[in-house]
Amino acid sequence: MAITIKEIANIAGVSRGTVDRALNARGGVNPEVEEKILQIAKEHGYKPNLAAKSLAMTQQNLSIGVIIYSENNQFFETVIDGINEAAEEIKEFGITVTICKINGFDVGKQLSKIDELINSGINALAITPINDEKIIKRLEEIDDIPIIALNTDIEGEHNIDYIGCDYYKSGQTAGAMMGLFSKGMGNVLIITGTHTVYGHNRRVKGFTDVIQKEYPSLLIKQTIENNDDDEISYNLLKEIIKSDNKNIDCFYFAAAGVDGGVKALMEDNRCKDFVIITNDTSPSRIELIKSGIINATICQQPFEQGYNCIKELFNCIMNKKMTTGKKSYTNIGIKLKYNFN
Amino acid sequence: MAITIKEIANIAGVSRGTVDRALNARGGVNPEVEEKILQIAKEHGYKPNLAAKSLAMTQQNLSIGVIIYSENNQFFETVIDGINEAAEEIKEFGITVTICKINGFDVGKQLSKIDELINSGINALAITPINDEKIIKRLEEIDDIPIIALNTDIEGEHNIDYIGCDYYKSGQTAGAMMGLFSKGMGNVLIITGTHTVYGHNRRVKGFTDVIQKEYPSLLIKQTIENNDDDEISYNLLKEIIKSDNKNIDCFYFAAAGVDGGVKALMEDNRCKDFVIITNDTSPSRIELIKSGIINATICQQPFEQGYNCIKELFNCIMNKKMTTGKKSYTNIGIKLKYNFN
DNA sequence: CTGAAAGCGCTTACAG
DNA sequence: CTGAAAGCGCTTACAG
Repeated sequence: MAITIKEIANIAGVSRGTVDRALNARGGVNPEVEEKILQIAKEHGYKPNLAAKSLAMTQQNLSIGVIIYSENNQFFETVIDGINEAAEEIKEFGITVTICKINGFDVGKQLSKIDELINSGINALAITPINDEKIIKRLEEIDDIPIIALNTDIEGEHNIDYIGCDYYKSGQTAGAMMGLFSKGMGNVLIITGTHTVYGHNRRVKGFTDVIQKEYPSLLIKQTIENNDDDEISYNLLKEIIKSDNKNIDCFYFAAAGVDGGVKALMEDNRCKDFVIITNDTSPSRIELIKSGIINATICQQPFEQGYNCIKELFNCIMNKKMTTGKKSYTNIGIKLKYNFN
Repeated sequence: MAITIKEIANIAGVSRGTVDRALNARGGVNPEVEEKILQIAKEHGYKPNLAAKSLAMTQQNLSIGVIIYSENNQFFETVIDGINEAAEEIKEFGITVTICKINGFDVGKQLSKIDELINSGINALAITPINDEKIIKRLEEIDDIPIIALNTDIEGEHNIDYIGCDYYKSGQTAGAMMGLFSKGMGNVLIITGTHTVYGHNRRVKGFTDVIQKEYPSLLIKQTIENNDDDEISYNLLKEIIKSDNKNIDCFYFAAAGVDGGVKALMEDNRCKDFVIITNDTSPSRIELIKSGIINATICQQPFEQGYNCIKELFNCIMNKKMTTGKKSYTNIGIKLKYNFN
């Protein structure tokens, strides 16, 4: 077994309280004594026992606040599943997780949610931030608790970690799959969500770069926005397919609104010859892939994003660490009809 | 906060010791009292506090034994990394993990390792079992500790869990990628490890099924065994390439020995036109994929296999649960040059 | 600046 | 069959 606080106290000839104060930099310890204690701890490779630590800390009523988009969107539901799983685990360590779902991209709403949580005394924050000046400024002001930007990042130099997808690589991967399924020949339509979301743009860029570099006979004809909305997506594609003078036969959905868009494509009798690449999964998506309508979907591990985010904040709290601006990217998965579990 | 043992004791009008005995079925409790305690616990949704539980259990000196292949093989090194990460985490809960690496497929050696660990008093076992009658029989006899077959399964009805790859689906996925990269045309050579390993055969079967069903112009010409050995692999492929009257241009490595085999292929001047699909990754593999020599590799999350296995056994120990024969399959990943982290 | 003591929730000899 | 008490390793008022 590793060395304990009690043993360090014995060696140093001080009380356990003093060792605790020195080890956790709580202040109010004679510098020489502190130095000595740290030295002993280092020599013996002291590592705090997490179980004991958290048991003692249960009295403190610690909590993590989460602000997350929720658009009755399967993707974010899965992120939330991950958050809940982690929350369940750390509940045993006396830490509560409060989830606030907000709709849409209203900066004012998100700002006041941030204030509300901070005022309620949370000890860490996870947020899907709007990439907006005011939000960034507000988050940068908070310097006493760790913060993680979840799934979507914000610009600038700061101490806010990021856990989520590398959208550029995700787009590149989609481009490669488009090239393979089309055998490098065809006319491509890109259906993105909105040009105001950074991640969507990065995907389109990655996709376009690979197509242009590796598949010169695959022509990108047009890019449209569906606002992540199934109905808009349906109507737009219905229209384009009908009046199509560009012979589009390859479709890349860079964001949401896939169900609606694919419905329009399925109503066309050329559908089985179309190449369709999407992002993320849902039960309906899986069916469309297994039946061969959608050729491949590029995934980003939403469950892990939620889970890892909470676990990381938990670590910060337990070790009194702040976040430092680290970026963690989840795996980019490729799902074909054969490799679902 | 959830209800505690102390509170249950108060409500039931008994001591905490008695509550503990009832809740953990340690025996020696008046049936009526036990019934009452269980009832109260259920009503109030009692859940034991893991931190407290394990802190108290540190005195018991619990341990998990691991028997794992080790062939100086990058794949199993990564499994072991996962095991070590989990071991580090559960060390805080006072549980030790002992790893025994064994080489090759010697049934006698594996049997005596099992006996050795059991006699040393382990509380759970993880093993990459040889799929052999004697081994299966020996493992089935052990009915007092949880057991997980790691990465490779054994046949039969038993209480031994499995955590690892679904090799058939892995092979199907490889077949689909071969079809895509070859544009459905070519002559295929399958390089497997050995026909005596169940997983290798399942991969070859999945691969073959997809090729035959979906890519009629892709012809499987031959299947060879390289015994997972780089040198054998090199020599075999060198030979086949040289005297090739079958115009082989597509290669599926169903197991190990990839570095050696690919080296032989790279020495041929048709190499850049070859389609090469492999399994798993390693630093050298990643280079070969990024440079375009290998077109894709099908992965199975070795780190997670090791990590999840130990965590599951930890759960069993903490909750005094046995394994029940459950199968857990890790994700089948597809890696192209674009989607590495 | 420091120590003695109580407490977090659970388990385990020990005594009866 | 049951209770009282000590202990796991750490933290935190409280007193000095």
